Amino acid sequence: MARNVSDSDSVRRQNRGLVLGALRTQGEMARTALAGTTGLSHASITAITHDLIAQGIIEELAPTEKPDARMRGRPATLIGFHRPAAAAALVELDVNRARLSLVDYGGVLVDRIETPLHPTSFEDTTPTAFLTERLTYLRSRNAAPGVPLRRIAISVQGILDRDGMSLKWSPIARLAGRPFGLDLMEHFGLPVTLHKRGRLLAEGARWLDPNLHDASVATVFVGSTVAMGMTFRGQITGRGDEGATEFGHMNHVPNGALCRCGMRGCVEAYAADYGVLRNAYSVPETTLPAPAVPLQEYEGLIARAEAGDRAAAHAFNLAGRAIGFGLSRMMAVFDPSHILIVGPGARAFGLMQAEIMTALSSALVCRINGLPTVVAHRDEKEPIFKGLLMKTLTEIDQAEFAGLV
Amino acid sequence: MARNVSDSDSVRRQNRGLVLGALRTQGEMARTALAGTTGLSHASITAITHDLIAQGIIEELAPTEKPDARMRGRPATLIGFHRPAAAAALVELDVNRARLSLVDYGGVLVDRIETPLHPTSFEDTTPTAFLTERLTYLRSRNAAPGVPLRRIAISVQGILDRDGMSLKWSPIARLAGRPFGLDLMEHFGLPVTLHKRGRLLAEGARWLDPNLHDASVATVFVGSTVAMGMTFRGQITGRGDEGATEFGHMNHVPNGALCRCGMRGCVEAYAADYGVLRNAYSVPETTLPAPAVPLQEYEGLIARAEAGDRAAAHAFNLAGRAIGFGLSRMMAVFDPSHILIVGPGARAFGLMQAEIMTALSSALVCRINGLPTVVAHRDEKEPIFKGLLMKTLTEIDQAEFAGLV
DNA sequence: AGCATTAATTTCAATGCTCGAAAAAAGAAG
DNA sequence: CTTCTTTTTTCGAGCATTGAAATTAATGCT
Repeated sequence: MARNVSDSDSVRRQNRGLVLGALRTQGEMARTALAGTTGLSHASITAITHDLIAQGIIEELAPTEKPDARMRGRPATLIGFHRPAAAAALVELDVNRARLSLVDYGGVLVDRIETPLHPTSFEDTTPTAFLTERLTYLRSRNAAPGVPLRRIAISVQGILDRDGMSLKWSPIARLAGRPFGLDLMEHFGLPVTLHKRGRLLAEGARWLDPNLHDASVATVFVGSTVAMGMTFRGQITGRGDEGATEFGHMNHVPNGALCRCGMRGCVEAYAADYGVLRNAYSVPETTLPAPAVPLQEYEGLIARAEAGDRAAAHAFNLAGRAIGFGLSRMMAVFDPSHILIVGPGARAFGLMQAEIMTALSSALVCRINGLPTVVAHRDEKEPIFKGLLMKTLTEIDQAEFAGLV
Repeated sequence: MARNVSDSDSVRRQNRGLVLGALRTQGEMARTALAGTTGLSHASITAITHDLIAQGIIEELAPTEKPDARMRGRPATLIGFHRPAAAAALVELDVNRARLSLVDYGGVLVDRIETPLHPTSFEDTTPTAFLTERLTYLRSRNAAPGVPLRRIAISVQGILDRDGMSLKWSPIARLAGRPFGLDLMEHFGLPVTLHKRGRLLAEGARWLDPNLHDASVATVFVGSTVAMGMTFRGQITGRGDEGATEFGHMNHVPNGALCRCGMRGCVEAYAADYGVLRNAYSVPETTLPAPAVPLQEYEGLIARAEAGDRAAAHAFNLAGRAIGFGLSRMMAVFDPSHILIVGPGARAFGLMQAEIMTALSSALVCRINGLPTVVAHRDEKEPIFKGLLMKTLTEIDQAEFAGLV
């Protein structure tokens, strides 16, 4: 039975969380500023920061010696995160790459390992063994006594099962159905969380673009897959897997092109790199998709289309149409004010834009409320990392530190 | 700046809200039971109920004289809402009917007026005048001194504008763009809220079927329009207009059948009564939809289809296909565990079911997570009324009474 | 009747958190 | 060395919750 009873304990948690959240969002600041942003009284800020400092969660920063622009009055002492308070391991699993990063509580990257992945990578070894080995290495290489690893967060692609600890399906070969989440949890004795990439894109977009921080945004990744994450008025909360979707596998044309997922007519089958490639070379739609398309090949196609190659341009038109109708259909259920296109496909935005906008304007919601702002954003890696980072640190803030005795 | 500071005041509000919420959801109960369901201590329940009783919000109910099944020990005194504490006016605006109900704080229907609506109804009079007149009459006819009308809640169809106080578009003739929400607010000096019908369907479905209370449900209304509301794990919270959608106007076929909204290819253009009728009589898809279809005609069509009429059955197949693909596409963004079909179209569920399920199984999410439970539910009026009622009373509970001094 | 038993409420003192006001601290300016 | 300004801390008051103990109200048994 969920008990939402409020008592002085929950008051403390809430307000400690407010303080940590303000520091997380806006960076280090003085106690007075904290009082201002959180709305708590100075007296409470004193009490809360005192406790948090005593617990080694935050610290007073050494005064930056900037004698210029000196203000009158007692100088403020900035408060910031105590970086050794925690460490987190962030894992990005991709179709062709695994990247493991170790970060401290201040969000600073400590160390990183990158390994290419192949369709056969998880045939010879289990995902559990693969990750355990690298995580152990990463930890030993940066052994710092008293800096506890608090969380392992993993970015994945695919469909999570109900408890969010394993994948029911994934475009990453041989990853679905392997219980590596639980295994790692048991092996390291730490909370392990899997996050859908689309969800992290949405989270990351918020942190990277201040304009979007409180807007309703759909972030669409276009590349080797098509994925989407949503935020609603700055909140990721909401549907399904917290803002993640299976947008790439929304049906575009009944019984249409064969998708990597095995279904037919998905948006992805037209708009992901392999789909565009297939159409550009007039390969039959029902041909089994290539397992992986080299980035150069995809970019070469973009260049050709931009140079006027008919077949290539047509393929991107079809991709734009698929994305556009997908978005138009999504708008019937969720209408964001901004749509962000990221990933390798963002470079082809110019080639798809017209079709996307045409399809969007076929949505009643767009006709009434106006079209959303659609923009492309080049680099998709950092949104995912940033999203994973902020999500994980915020979780540590709120779950572990806001509620501590 | 949103200040989420927690203090003893917010604690009180939260816990008072918990008590009122328990009574609202589970009906009258004894203090001990209240302590059990809310998780608050007996001491707190005593304090909270004492205050609420002193403020005339709840009351001790006279012991029901049921001498049988007597328990030992001190008998419990049930606590329930003090019905004269508030009244609310609930307005259901429909394409062909307006219904105004007056209810008390206990949720008991006090009085009701029903007026047929025609496409020309709001040509001769303004929506504001129409509603003001009837609301004034309703209030005077039930004048009870000391029972303050606290809220006017209006169920509408269409797209609300940003502030939720007027419609930007509506299938109800001449209702869009009329600022009746603000007018009523000013005239009566009360909070006035507009609610999308789809949203209320979702809310109502929760209250009417206990199984669905905490599930993720998409409630689809099929009749003169096609509308949908969603709940996510029992919460209406989320996207857009709090769970309301423009599902009926999701594109089904690019450049397809003409919809009443003026766009082409909407789900509604195939699945609403006029769409089915058009297809059954092989009227061209681009023919302007009939303004209103008499219920008998629609039901006659269902009967004919069930009796084996080819054209009629085919029209319902097309309707099922449109709904099915719409749902399948929605599932890429939001995958409920239950789908509820309500409204006049629920009677034709048998005729559409096969197509709906086929289309649904083309969604990757369904292949992975399994198909959602799809059921039809006959009567749609009561879910809407129930939804409007519970939503409005809960608002009064939380906004007006939980926070009172 | 009178007394034990049972179950629902209330009373009471303790705890913990926030808040406003006043005081203290730490430099800058004169 | 004193005054001024801004940041932080201190202190007592106020409030809502809680567990434990006390009270209340009815039944059952002798």
